[in-house]
Amino acid sequence: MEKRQAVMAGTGKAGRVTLKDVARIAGVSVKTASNVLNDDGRMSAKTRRTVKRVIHDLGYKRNAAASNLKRGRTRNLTLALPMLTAPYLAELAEAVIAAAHRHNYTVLIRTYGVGTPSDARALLRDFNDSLSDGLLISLDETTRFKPRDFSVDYPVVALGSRDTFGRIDHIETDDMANAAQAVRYLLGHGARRIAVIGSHKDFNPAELRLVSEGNAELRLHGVLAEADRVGWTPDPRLIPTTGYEWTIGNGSAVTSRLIGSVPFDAVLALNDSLAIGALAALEAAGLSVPDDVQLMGFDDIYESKYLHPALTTVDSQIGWISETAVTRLIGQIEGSVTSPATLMTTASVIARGTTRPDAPGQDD
Amino acid sequence: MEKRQAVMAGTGKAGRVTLKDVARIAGVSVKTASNVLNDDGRMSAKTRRTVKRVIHDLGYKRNAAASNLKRGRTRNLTLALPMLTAPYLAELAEAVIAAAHRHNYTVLIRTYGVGTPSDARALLRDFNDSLSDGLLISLDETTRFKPRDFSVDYPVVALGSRDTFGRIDHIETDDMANAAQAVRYLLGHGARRIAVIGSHKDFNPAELRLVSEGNAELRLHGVLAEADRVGWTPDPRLIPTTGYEWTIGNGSAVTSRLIGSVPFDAVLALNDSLAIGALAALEAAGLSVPDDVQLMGFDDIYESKYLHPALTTVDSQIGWISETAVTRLIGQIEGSVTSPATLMTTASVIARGTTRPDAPGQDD
DNA sequence: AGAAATTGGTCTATCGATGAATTAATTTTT
DNA sequence: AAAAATTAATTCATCGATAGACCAATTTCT
Repeated sequence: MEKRQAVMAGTGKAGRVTLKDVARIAGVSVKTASNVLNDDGRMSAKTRRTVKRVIHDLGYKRNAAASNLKRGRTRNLTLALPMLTAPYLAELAEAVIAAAHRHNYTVLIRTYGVGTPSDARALLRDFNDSLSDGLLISLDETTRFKPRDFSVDYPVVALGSRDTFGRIDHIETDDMANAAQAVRYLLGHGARRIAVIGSHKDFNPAELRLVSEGNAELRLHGVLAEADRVGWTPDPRLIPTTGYEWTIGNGSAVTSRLIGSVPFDAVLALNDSLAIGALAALEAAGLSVPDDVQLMGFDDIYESKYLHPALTTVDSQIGWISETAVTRLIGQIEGSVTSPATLMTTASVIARGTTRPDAPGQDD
Repeated sequence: MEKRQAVMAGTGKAGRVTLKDVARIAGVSVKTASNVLNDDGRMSAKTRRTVKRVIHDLGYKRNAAASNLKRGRTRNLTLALPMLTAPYLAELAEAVIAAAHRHNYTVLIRTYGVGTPSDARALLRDFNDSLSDGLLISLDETTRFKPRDFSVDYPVVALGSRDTFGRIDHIETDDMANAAQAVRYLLGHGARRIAVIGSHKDFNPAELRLVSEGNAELRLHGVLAEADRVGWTPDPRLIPTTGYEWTIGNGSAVTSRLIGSVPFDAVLALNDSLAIGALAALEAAGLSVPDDVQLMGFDDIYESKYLHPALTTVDSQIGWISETAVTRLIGQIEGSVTSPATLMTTASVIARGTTRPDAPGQDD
């Protein structure tokens, strides 16, 4: 009782209650108190009750630093992201937190920034696993990674459409396949002149067909690959260069420029923020979506389903990605995963209101 | 050398290099190695060089758990947020990270969810400061806090427009004053019939004038207080109930309903997401912003400045808030802050393209 | 030169919790 | 009832880094 008062009165962490205090007051050894705390070993019901009572009365909280040190494990995972302000990344973070929670792990989030030189490489190099048991890193689009960046000696799983040279576990969605699927979907729903927004460079077929990395590039590749396959030769004017940031504003700006300068009956936005902007620009121009122009995005961010009309988009598979990544990472930590693998998923189109309804008897 | 090979080959954290290894190979005591690591105590330049070399060669990384345990400090701060997917919160998180970085602290981010019963109270109760030295908590809008929720014995700073009963440090912007200012701004720029979107209940003057909490309530109060002051009696139809989530979609939905049902010449959205939706709805209806209708938001989220036209909004003061909160929290941790205080700031309007330019010779 | 001060570094105890080994107490078995 | 088995709780060492006391060697001062 008095003890408790003393603790409450203290400022900061001075005089924290330790297991030793608990043990003394409960009249047992420190180890017994520890056993009760961890539901470990054998003890009488009475002892358990007494110790639990004391723990509660004293407001005892386990010292994580000491526990982690002794155990060599933290049951924390670190999630590193380039930033938090991109909707996709914020949602990824929440999904990873939920997945980790299901496995009884806690997530520590870090951002590493997208500057040049990017901190991603430094992070991989300096990652210190004594605060957490492993690293889950979402690779940014701009850093130029080298194979040896991925030669690390701690549990790690990479996310994102970047090449990890087969050195570490890597979870990604098949951006190319998804983009191809999006194109097929639009074509299957009557689109004939599809504008693609979100490209970062001038459209140059030769150059763009090179294999490359990053969502922008891969999604564009997917579009072009599918175009090839169906024998459609894209009009360069329909693939305008878009501002580097995939924001609502840039989506509406590039769409406005498109309107009136070149005819099109569909817009495929390389992510949902761009699509939201495109939707605004189209409606502002008096074009009806999906009657005059169909619209499709990528990633299915939270906002998308609330738009009017709700946005047809490509599932980001965040649920699968986060669950798989977490499982895989924990596998490494707990020693059941062996050699690095790349796991890929293909997403499906989430049909909503910005594309035309399926024609009866038709499916895709 | 051989040591290093062994380490690289190991999986997981087995066989981590410790200071003891460094000391042995460098031919010094563990304490000397520690001194070099921390730039502490005195040592010859040669010793320093040798130890640093060994540290580098062996790829030694300090064990944070051990260090934290011994020091009783982590130089980490925990930032707890209800979620990450609200743009304002994501930006707040980034700003806090930056502020902490300036003070040489690292931030661990946690989300506590907005469920019922909310985890915010549990978090406050169970917060364990052995992973970090203090807690910075952004209070959600829905939890019903009681005074004793804030009787805690660790360093903590609260953020957000909620009552903390004067028990802990609390940083907030003056939502009422800001809203009043927004109204004044619109009136000063020619608006006469201002629609306010984002209210969560039917407009009922009597009820709304009660003192309450949360951004929605406070901002609405500010509007009404200012209305009172200038002798303007708001038309209830101009303060429609808006879907609970402050999303783009709800902003456009409520605005669309407004259009045609009641005349107005300005929209004051209680946050920027709503404003973005409103902008889309207005333009879709063929109304010009700001010529036909002026529009203003709250929070100045990242997207806002990229819209077309860019959104006039109220500064969220995230920079000030995060810097102040971090400073204050570190003050508690390092023992220089004494009694709990509430620090408030008033934001200013960021004039951009969705409101009319200042009339010459006029200012506000 | 001898005392005092400085420099460079070592030794020991310790942060708090937990695993392994061990002892003490009780129950079960034959 | 004695031996074997089980249960309950204790003692001891340890995770890795660091604070503080301490010692040895060198430099500085008068």
